[in-house]
Amino acid sequence: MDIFLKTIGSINDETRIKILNFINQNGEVCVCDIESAFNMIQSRVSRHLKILKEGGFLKVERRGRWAFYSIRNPLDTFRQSILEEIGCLGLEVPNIKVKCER
Amino acid sequence: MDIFLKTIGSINDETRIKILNFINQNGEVCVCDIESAFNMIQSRVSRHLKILKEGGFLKVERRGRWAFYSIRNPLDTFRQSILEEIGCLGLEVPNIKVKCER
DNA sequence: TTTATATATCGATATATCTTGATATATCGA
DNA sequence: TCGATATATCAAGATATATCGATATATAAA
Repeated sequence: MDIFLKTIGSINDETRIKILNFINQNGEVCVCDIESAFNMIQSRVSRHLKILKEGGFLKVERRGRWAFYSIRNPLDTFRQSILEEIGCLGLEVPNIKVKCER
Repeated sequence: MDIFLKTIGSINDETRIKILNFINQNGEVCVCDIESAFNMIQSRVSRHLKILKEGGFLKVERRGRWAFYSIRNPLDTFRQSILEEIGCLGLEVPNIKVKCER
């Protein structure tokens, strides 16, 4: 129950749905990619990524100064079905505007 | 997005997950069935049923004094997969103790 | 028509969550 | 080592949601 609730809670937010969809479309991204693509402040992005990670959707890999987030792989069928459902919402996916100096 | 969020929001609560699972296992139930099975006050049950209905999981049919809630049929595959996932959580399903005089 | 039953809704309070701005940590380059 | 960059976390205020108790509505029975 706790895991299920954490999973559901992690997608119970418009911002996180957009971020999750963005990562699902773009593959691996760093925090500042999201920061600039959505024009959100860094602490906000970081917080939402953490929640999505704890919800079991994302993994993070740290390389140098950067934290690269991507869809966890393999992903169980339930979370896959959620991603698919989100993919069908017709959300606008902003372009990546590289801001950081990697 | 709004419909998706409403759907997700409706299951983002332990009480509603239990109620939804209860209805999924028992079929059609009235408000007081849930009231007595879970030992919850009526206003609380009524409120959660409304949210689950607006989340697209339940339908209600009024007959006489009673409101009978059941899983909406047909149910889209996404909500079906949610029900199935909830069914796998191993939740305890309390017995129906008929309390009302129908 | 009066009373009892079943359900829905409202108001107040408590709890949880989101946002921003400030600060902490960690890495890289000068 | 020092400063700049990338990310994480914390504190405070704002907003949303859950709970209970009270009340409203609607039906059926007396």
